[in-house]
Amino acid sequence: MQLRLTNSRTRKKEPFTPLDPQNVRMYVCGPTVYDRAHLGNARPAIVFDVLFRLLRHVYGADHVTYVRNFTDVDDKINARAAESGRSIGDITAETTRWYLEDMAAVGVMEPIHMPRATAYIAEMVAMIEGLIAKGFAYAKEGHVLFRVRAFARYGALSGRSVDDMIAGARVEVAPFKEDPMDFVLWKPSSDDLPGWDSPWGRGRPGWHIECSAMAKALLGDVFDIHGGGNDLMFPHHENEIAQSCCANGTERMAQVWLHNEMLQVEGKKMSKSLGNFFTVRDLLDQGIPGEVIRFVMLSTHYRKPMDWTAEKAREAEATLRKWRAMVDGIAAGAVPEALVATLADDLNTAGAIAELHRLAAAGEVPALKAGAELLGLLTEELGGWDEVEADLSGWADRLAAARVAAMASRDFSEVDRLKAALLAAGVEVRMSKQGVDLVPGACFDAAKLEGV
RNA sequence: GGCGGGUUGGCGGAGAGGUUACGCAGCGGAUUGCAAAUCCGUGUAGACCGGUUCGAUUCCGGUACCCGCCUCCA
Repeated sequence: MQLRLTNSRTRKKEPFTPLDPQNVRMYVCGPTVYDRAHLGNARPAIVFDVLFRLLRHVYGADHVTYVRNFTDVDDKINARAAESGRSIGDITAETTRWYLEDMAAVGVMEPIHMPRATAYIAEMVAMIEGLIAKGFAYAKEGHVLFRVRAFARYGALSGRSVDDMIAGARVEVAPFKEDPMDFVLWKPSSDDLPGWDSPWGRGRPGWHIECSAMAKALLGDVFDIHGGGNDLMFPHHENEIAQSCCANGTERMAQVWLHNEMLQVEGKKMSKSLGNFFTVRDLLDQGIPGEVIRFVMLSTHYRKPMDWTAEKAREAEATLRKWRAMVDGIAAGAVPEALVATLADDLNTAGAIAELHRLAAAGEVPALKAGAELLGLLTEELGGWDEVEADLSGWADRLAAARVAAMASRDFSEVDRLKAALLAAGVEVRMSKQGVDLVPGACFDAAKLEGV
């Protein structure tokens, strides 16, 4: 199966050929652990999880190395610690655990490696020393800065030129910078901030160097795929490329750069000021199953803005409920080739879901289950939410008896009364010649049946 | 100002230079005491203006509008 991916580096959809098919290597920028993951954080996690699953399917489960980091040194974390009085270690440990729990709840598999930045300080220092030695960086006043003018290709990924950006004039000008565009590799820490000893004094790394150091340590100087949200393209990924290529003396850092588009909520950017900001955990606590969140995320192609709406969640839940009932107790068959082919075409998850609809309509249940599982849907881990614990046999008998009586008397008022009460309590009422079938729905509320 | 993405039927949302996307909703029918569920049928949409072509919603150019990034952000 030939994968095709839209490479941000070339801005084209092109065939994907791994450097080493025995070890396909992917790095995705993970979260800065200072707070609960919001819904937008879940998008790349889910998108690249599907890619991870697809790569495993195509190249073999043991032939894919997926790295997603945790950034546990950052000024946002420091600020959170200062304002809450808690230790940095507490905050990052707790937030890391939350992230893993929340991502698991939406069906995201754990990557092979999940490095924490603070475990790679020595590698970062070594990389920075190398950059200085080669003339790509300079130390000044306890800072080390990357000399952007020394790297001719700077800006190539995001399509910017250094001169244009300076003309935009929104860059931080600092006295220790040779050039306004130079960015920080290392900065000094005061005693109250986390810091590590280095050739430039006690300090901490800049934002971008961690990814370069961890990617090199775990995946090598050049690897296959580097992913993340498209807001990271500049400056984060641009700076990663500059650091890695200059330090490693390579033409490229990654063969393919993939960027997912942003998430919106009811047509607007998710923001605290608009009051439409929420976390994955908020949705889960509202009773929206993680599988529904995942389905909605995958129903829009990753390169398009994804709009989260309550209506989509409702539709997704109905679809998943139907499919889960179909595949219940049935073993997955072979993964349908048509679905793999759709997914292989630049991760067309929306097209793959359409293929699932086709399989469901055709009654090809084992294929439906296998295909859904490749997308991380209809899995055992994400199941359970559709099963409502309720014994309604008493109600069914009562309704059936009333119905038999009504058939004779032609007075259906009691039947209609019972049916209305059951419907109001969230029960689906199915009456046929064979009898009465009651199916408790998602919002079943036994309390509403009391006294009927 | 610079860079990038988008505009498809009531809504969501794909693919493909010419033949039904698909889902939801709606409508018609079967079924039902009435419903629900299910099944069958039903929709000729692609911002605007040009160009290429026998033929474009699909390729090219332009216009308009929307969105994101350029500052921490996934």
